Amino acid sequence: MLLDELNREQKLACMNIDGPNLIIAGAGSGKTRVLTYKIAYLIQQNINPQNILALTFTNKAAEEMKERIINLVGDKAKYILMGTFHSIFSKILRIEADRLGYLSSFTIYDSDNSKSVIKAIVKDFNLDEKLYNKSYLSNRISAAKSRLISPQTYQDSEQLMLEDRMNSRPYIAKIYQEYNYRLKRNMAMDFDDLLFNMNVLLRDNNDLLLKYQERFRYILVDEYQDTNFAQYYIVKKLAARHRNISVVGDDAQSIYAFRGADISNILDFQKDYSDAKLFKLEQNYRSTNNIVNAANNVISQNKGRIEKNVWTNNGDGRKINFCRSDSDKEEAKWICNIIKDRKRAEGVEYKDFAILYRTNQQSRVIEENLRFLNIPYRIYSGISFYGRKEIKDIMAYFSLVVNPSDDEAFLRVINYPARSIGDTSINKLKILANEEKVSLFSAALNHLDKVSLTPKTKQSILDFVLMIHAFSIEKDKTDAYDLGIRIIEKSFIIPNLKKDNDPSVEDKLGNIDELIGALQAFVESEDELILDELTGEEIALSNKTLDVFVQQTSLLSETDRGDKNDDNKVSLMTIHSAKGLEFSYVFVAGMEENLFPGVLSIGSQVELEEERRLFYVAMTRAKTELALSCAQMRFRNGSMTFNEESRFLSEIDKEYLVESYNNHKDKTRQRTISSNSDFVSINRNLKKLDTLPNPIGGTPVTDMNAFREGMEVFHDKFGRGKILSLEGKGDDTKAEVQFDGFGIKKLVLRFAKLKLK
DNA sequence: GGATTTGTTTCCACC
DNA sequence: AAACAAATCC
Repeated sequence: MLLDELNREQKLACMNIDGPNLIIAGAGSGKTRVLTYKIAYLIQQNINPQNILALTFTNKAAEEMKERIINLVGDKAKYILMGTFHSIFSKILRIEADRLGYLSSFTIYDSDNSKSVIKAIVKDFNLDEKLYNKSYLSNRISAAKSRLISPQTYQDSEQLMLEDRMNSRPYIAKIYQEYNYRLKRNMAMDFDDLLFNMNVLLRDNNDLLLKYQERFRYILVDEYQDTNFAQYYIVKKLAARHRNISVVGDDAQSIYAFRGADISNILDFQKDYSDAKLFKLEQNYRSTNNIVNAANNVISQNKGRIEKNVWTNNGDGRKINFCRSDSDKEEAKWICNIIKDRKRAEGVEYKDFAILYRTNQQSRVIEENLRFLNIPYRIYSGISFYGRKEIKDIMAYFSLVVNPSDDEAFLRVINYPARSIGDTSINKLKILANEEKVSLFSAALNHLDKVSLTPKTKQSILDFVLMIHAFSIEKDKTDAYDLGIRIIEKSFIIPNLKKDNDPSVEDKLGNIDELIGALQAFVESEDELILDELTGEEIALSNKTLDVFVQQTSLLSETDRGDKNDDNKVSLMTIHSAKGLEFSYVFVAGMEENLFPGVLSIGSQVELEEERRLFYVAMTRAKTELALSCAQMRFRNGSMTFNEESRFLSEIDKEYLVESYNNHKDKTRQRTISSNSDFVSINRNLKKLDTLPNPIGGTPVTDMNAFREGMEVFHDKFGRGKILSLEGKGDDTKAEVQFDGFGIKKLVLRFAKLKLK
């Protein structure tokens, strides 16, 4: 029988198909499995696959799940509508675009586009760009949208307006209004609009509400703890008629409050649906006992959780490996050494390892070491593929062809590659477009005679818009691949790249090739189908045109990117992107105060708890071995920082830990302290480390006023040196020191632990 | 209009 | 430190 492979609770959760279900799934408890089998079970119970809507966290997860389900119950499962909130609702918005006064070829703006629009507004309003910082405004507007607050509601809200006045930013509501106006004029929606407008669609069109309520009789939502109000409200509306809604999640893994996720959606589910059945999946199948228990230690520090007892019978496994290093470089070295060692000793592959960190910038040092040791790796963060300049340029050409009203795209490529159309000409175009109340493209195409520009410039502009226009006419008749490669060709981006002698040109051309590959894969991919129940005819939900490609790719996250041929590589990613994944060996780097937990969260209990949940997510990614590390000094944002080790470490019971100290000077000191030997306190601070024997006698000078110019000093790492100059006083004293083998270094004396000769 | 230099910002996570 | 924006020069 289908569900035989499941445990009792999992089986119950799957079989309970009618009415509201809340499935609380502890880390590693087979959440995806339950979701997969539940959908398969629905189909086996003769539920029409078309009546199933499954909302997942990533597109990749949706793809994999669908594949599994097809394997379990056969081909008809391909009719299930499955994907992320953003991708599913963008498809529906595309179909119903006219109800909102949009064309179905609308563009989806990413946060860079949004910020650029915001910046232009601030400039046009003559406001201070420092005060009206584009990132701040973008966050504020996004927060409003994800709580379904329209510009008007914002304006009417005493509280929001008061907040803004207190922040001396009284014009935010006006900016928000103008921002929405400009987006609409550009025929664009931002990420939040996809959810906001879906709500508008269902609110204002009763026929559509009914249509989609009937279509989606069974709704399943994964990672429900990370839904925001806009998402919650769509689901609530869609499920209101048939009430067959299953939500799966873990309150302990809610890590997206910063972008508007509201943990009370999951905590209050039973209040919303008083007849909801609750299932708790508590058996962890992923990790060892030590990992599960240590993670439980940590998460138990948080208040306001749904009580659950995550356990495993996987055996104790090895202890959690915690290592302190002197520097970020040493930390990276330690991690790489362990990878090499485990791979050799335990016959595992590179793809079994993941290195997780709090912030993207931490990847750099680690990368350097991996490259040095020839360890293949893949970064799942940083500048994503679609964030690269050359790709964005080409995508802007595509966007403009698909949607000529997109002023952002227009401005990006009007003079790239250079066509001798400079700021002056563009400003004249902007004024013209404003007067004629049309897009820049349309102004250039239809009203160019009304502006004073040299004939040469006019010709340049006209050549450009006519080229775009010619492609634009074809956009619905030609498939994305065919049209795409011709646009790339005509844009002359490739020859333009080739002409400069930058060594990165090869990479860029490779990226463009990959984009072309993506176009091809898109055209060849299977259609998403809807079955017409009356005629039995299959109708494609969307076709393979360029506008669909552009919309789809703007919603891809880095983890969605398809595996390349050989993917036997160590994974590097932020903890956020690691959500939902698992690896045999997991490293969490940068376990330091002010980094993890981050500086900005330390003051607030709520945010600190979110950081802790993030750490919980990180720990529970590991199957066999979890390794944590911290560094005493770390290079960040152009300067050296010194932080104590993360408070989260002290929350782990010592019986689950093995500690070591990674010292560059003396490899033999890298010692392992077993749990019953003389344990070094986890809270050991820098002072205590100082008491370890020094290679050269004497203890470091602690009185910073004792240093004088010209003094001979000794540094642990740089060796012998002479003080050239001093600045500042007390704890802030800095010195320039000329070292024998390392040149001149600027040191903060409080941390440099200099010894006098 | 384009290239080069100089100054400034960002320092948390992302669909 | 690096990415980005503005200012300056040609």
